Amino acid sequence: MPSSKPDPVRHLFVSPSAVALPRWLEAFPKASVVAFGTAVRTLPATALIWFRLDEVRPALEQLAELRKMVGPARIIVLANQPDSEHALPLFSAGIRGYCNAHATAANLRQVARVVQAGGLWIGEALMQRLLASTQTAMARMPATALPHGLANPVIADCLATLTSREQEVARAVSTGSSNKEIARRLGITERTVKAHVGSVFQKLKARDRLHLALIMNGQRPS
Amino acid sequence: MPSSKPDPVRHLFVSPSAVALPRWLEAFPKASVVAFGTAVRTLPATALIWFRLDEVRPALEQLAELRKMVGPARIIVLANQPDSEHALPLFSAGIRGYCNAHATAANLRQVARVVQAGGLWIGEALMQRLLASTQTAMARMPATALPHGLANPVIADCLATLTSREQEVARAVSTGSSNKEIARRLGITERTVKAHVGSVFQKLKARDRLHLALIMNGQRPS
DNA sequence: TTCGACACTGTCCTTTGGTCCAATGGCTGT
DNA sequence: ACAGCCATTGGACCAAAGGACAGTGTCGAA
Repeated sequence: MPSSKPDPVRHLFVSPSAVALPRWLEAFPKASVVAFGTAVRTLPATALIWFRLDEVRPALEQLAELRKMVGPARIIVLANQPDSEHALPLFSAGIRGYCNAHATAANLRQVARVVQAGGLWIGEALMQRLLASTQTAMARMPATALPHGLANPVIADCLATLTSREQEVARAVSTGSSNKEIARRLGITERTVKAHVGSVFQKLKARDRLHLALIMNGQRPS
Repeated sequence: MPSSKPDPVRHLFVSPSAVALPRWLEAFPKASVVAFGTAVRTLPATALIWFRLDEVRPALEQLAELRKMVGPARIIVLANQPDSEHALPLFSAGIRGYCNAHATAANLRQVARVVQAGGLWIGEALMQRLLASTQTAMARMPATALPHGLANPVIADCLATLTSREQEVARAVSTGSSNKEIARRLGITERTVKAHVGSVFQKLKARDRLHLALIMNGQRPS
């Protein structure tokens, strides 16, 4: 668990025109601004990318391009006219936030806080829509109760149920390390690694280390 | 920013049994705990309600009841066995967070930070799944069926050097199948599967099947 | 103090994975 | 006809993985 350390979050504005809206700069005076397509040196995964879409090109295409440039950094999309239908596929494509390009500086800072803390910012419009659908969902709820017994196989919330040591080895396994390598790195016996690995398998219902890797990476083992 | 401001956020635990899990209390020592169904005076919209579901009742039904009690306060659902399919309708019903009931205190505090800032906490599993869905979908489909615009160049390059049979087994390996399973599915000997797998390893410079899976899923083996 | 969770180690064993050594038949282009 | 690639299979061999026993020591909660 990362303790609350000083916050060196890097902000990067990417827009087709290389100009930032005044409110961006007001919110993050020390941020950099680059034009879309400009080469960027690799960014830490903790960086925040504020991406203003080019309205005329397919959003997913732009996103794929951007992703190649910025690596694992978190992307927040700024849309001129937020649209729920538009936003959903973007989240599927991995963005962490979606908000109005004309948001106030205070709003933008709030979005940054949320995404930085590991959350998703789904935008005012989409949020409203989710909240609004409450009534309709509730209206037809009593009759059509959730399918309880025949629910799909559970994807456990991985890390939370593991001890810290187990998390360590689980991560190592999921990135392709062998038991022997893990043992050497952690300064313990290969036998102990096997013990942890076995325990992780049980808790996450993984059949072998490859399945574990798939689970840890958010995929469904076949 | 360690933010020395006091925390005026009200936390309220609601569970069927009126007992809080130890880690809740560890995370929020000053919080209140009540049994589901207990009358609660109206709460400010900024309050956080941690709601542990009763596993035997329809979730949406419980949620509707809870909503009547707590008013506009933000609700976070704690699930014993988080399940993406299960979670989505809950978000449609207005909850602001969904996470594992066995999460650590640090995790719970992070969730609180995000929701408090106005964000959604969708849980590790669901988040992973969203982030991975695009990439995974592409990695799993046959090379011939890749959509024109969005093909992952890395994967495409890799697959190009493989024969069609090799691609078949490579995909199967990458989704967690064992040699035996692949053999059965393809109607060939396990020995033959090994031959193909070995050939794939050479071509893609993979050390073992787990590395192959990482490569095929667009990740960097450590 | 007892109990349980955790980290750690051991031995024995089976299964799986992976790499050598081959070989055979089909198919294609020269 | 011949060379070359592909799919297929066999046997042997060894390393890695994983399960099934068992055991030690620490630490904190009850």
